[in-house]
Amino acid sequence: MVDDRRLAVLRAIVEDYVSTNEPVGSKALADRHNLGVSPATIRNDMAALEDQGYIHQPHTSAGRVPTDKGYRLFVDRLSQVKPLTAAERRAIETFLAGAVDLDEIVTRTVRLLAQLTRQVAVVQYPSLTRSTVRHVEIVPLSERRVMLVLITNTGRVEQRVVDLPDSIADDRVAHLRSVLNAALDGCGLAKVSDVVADLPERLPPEDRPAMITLLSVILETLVERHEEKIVFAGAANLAAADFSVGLRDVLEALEEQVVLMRLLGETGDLSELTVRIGSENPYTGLRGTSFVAAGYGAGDKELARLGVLGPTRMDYPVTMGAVRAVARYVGQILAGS
Amino acid sequence: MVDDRRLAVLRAIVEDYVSTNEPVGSKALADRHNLGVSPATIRNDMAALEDQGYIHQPHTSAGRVPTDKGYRLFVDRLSQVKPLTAAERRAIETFLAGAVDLDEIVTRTVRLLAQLTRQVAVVQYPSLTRSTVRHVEIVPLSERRVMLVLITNTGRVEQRVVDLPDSIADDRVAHLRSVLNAALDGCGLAKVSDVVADLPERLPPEDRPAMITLLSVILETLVERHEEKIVFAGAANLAAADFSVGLRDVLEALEEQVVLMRLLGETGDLSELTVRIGSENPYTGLRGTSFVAAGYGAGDKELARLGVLGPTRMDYPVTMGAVRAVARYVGQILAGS
DNA sequence: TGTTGGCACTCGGGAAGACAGAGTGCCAGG
DNA sequence: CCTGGCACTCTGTCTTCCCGAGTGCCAACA
Repeated sequence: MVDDRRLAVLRAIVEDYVSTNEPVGSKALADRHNLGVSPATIRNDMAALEDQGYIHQPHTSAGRVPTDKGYRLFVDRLSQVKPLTAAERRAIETFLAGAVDLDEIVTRTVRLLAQLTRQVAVVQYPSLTRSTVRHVEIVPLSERRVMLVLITNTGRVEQRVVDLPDSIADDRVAHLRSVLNAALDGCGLAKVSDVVADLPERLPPEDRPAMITLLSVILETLVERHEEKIVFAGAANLAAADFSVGLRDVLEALEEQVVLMRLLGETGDLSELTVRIGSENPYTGLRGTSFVAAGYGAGDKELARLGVLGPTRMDYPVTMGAVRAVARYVGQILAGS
Repeated sequence: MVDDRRLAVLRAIVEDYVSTNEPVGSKALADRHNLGVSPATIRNDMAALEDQGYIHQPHTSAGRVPTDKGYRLFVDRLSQVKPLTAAERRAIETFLAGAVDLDEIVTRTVRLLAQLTRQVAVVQYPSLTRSTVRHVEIVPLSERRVMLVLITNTGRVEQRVVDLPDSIADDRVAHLRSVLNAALDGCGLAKVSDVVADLPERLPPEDRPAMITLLSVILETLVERHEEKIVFAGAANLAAADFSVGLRDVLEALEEQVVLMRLLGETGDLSELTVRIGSENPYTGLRGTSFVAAGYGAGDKELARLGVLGPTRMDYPVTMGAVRAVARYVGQILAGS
């Protein structure tokens, strides 16, 4: 009983603090939530909660503020994800449906998520690791230079300019292209590795160096660049939330690909909502912020992740609901196209 | 003489204010610049400059601050673009040289410019309007769906998923592709329009609807998306410059493609440095900021623009030097690849 | 006519002090 | 174990005050 009430008090503190952004005192709690006990009792509970490290008072005579640990408990045990309203769902659908290519899907998604949560949204481009080769195109640029365009089954297009070891005639390029396409069509990453070992041996010697170069670039593209591209939107929302301290750091982190990748990458299960709160973040500039992430993919394949970055005192249930919903819709769109 | 001295005073005011960020008074001016006259004389000049609207005093007993009009005069007549140091030039070269494709060139450019100026950099992707078609690729996705990939001579790759009016067999797709490539290779925008009118008539009737659809998409891609993509970097620098008021507005503007396009687009001569100061900006949120832009291109063709956004009290000579230098280097890189 | 030193005046911004209010901890009683 | 009461603490705000930078004007001077 006592424990239950204490948790209820913690929940009430989190909710009030999130909505008012001011330390919350025992009297206000008793007024706004019908906990059925007096302020004095609540004070005792608060003292206990503070001992356990869930809340904290900025000054001797101020109200209490949740700690990271407090938010963690709230997220894990005291709240449940809040589904979007029907209107919001419709808005998502219509907004995402109009996208014509992968770039636009990602762009729209990140904006949508930012607008929906009024925070900063982060979206990672779908990974290539699990995608397969749909088509390879080789376009001669000059004697020893070609542009390699790789089209995957997820609709992603990767392009690279490749310098060849020898000059090469156009008809040989055409031949290499057809050989490549025959060999690679439908291949996933693993299979491509096999082809790399195999294919050159079956070619006439004069074509081998060029083919080896091309294949190594393809492999490199599939492997190394698979999670490289991350975009964000909604930075303006940061200024609105009175961050006071640290805005600069947050903006810096957002422009640092490495930090973003760690933020999205170092999470546990791809298919779950992941919440990282304040000091749990892998980067000091992001103390004071929380990150809510989810994986998304076409069908049951996880392709990449997306998430929302906001102040630790964000509305977790709502944010989590939005992230989950958007991740699902993007998955549907990707599967459908 | 008098006029000359007044202009010198204005220049001194701008320089001091830019470096100290505090209203500058007559005594400080007399101390720091050897104008050869006493503070009292300077006061008279300042009064005159204020009458003419070049400077302004925040409060009755404060120093003077340049107005937008004052900065304008400074930029037009009192300053000259400051070239980069040799070290900076080398840094640019090595940093840009490593880029492997257009995406990376643009990404690196925008970061470079942001870092160099410690402000926000904005770069527009090279326009398609003046580029020519290098290659068209059509990849069947399903019976009535193909992916259209358009490769231009500037190395840009545009992709679109296209729904065809009828289902179409793979060999007919291959045929259409070769016809298209034969007809479009090397075509600029103008020529493509001709082809659109011409080509379908020379085909067997059953191929016409598909070809018409494809051509219209190609045209649309070349025309409508030509200046769509704009990226920025260095938002963190905004937080450092104590913008106090308006940071939010600026961030919002930066995320609004339309505003960015107007900022880059509505400038005069493509080949010149353009400076837009404070209220000269086409968007209210950008009062308080100035924008320094330049066109860049491969060889003598202007492809797009780039620029730097910062507080009105920026160091114009240095910023202009950096923008001009980066624009030139990017042009070289584009021409070389 | 243009320049200079002198002088009284103005006003913003920081320091110091006073005050109200919210919130706490503790204690004794139910 | 809960509750009301009470003394205490501290922050944020408001007011007041004062300093100093800077001005405009004036009379004198070259």
